[in-house]
Amino acid sequence: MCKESEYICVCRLDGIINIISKKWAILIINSIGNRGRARFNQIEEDLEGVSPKTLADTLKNLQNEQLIGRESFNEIPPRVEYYLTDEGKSLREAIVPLLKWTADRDINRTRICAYPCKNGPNRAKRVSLK
Amino acid sequence: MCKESEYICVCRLDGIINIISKKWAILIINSIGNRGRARFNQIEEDLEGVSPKTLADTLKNLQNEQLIGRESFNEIPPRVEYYLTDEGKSLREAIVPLLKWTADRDINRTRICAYPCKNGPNRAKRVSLK
DNA sequence: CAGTATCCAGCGCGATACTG
DNA sequence: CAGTATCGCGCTGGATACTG
Repeated sequence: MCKESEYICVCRLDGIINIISKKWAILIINSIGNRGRARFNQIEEDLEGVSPKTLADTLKNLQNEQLIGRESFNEIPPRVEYYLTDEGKSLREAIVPLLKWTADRDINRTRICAYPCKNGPNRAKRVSLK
Repeated sequence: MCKESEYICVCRLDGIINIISKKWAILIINSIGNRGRARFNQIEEDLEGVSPKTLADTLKNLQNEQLIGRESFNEIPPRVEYYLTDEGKSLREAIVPLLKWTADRDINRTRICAYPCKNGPNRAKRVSLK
């Protein structure tokens, strides 16, 4: 048994865990956190492999949870920026250790990319439709 | 854009995120971490609502990932204990902020239970079969 | 550019029952 | 006690195509 001060009880699941556990959620939080403000396409590029549907869905969920905000500009072509709310920022800070842990673990398995990654993540391109 | 030192790149998902994001995984890690050594039934009680199948599955995954270990004693009735490996312990430390964040968030929404929870989590009972 | 609209497969996960 | 066996539903999220 560990020290009492480290005993953490999370009795209810129905809160954030259901959001966090969605495949891309914490990576989106991280992407926006990294950038300060991020556009749809930028997040899409950071998260190599998300489909626009999934990204849109998850962004909506995160908005509903007040973790991110959305600002759209009346321009052509349209521009939309996402940013972390204060709550989102606190969440990001809370997941930093987890992200670092994950990155470190990958390093130990001789994966390619680590943190800090000065060049940013690998770029994925959305296949243009003909 | 945040400070470079805080820029965290996690380019690959196929590592731990897929495990973490399984609904009960981090709660199991936490339960075992809280207890030091935990038996199947104890974890089942901590995690109000898991089915034995899901628990067994997830425990197996976590073993495969070397995050937890398993020791079984040749007794009747059988006794099995789970514990965190060193890697599991480091993971647990990495998720503590996240768990606290979750708990704090629940408090702000006037949920019942918080941390530290000296009485431990609520007990769920496995319905005995006749 | 920043999405929607569909369609659909897979599997996560719960319910229930049984066992060494 | 600590699981396994089976069944099945629902939701996640990928593929693809289209749009204001």
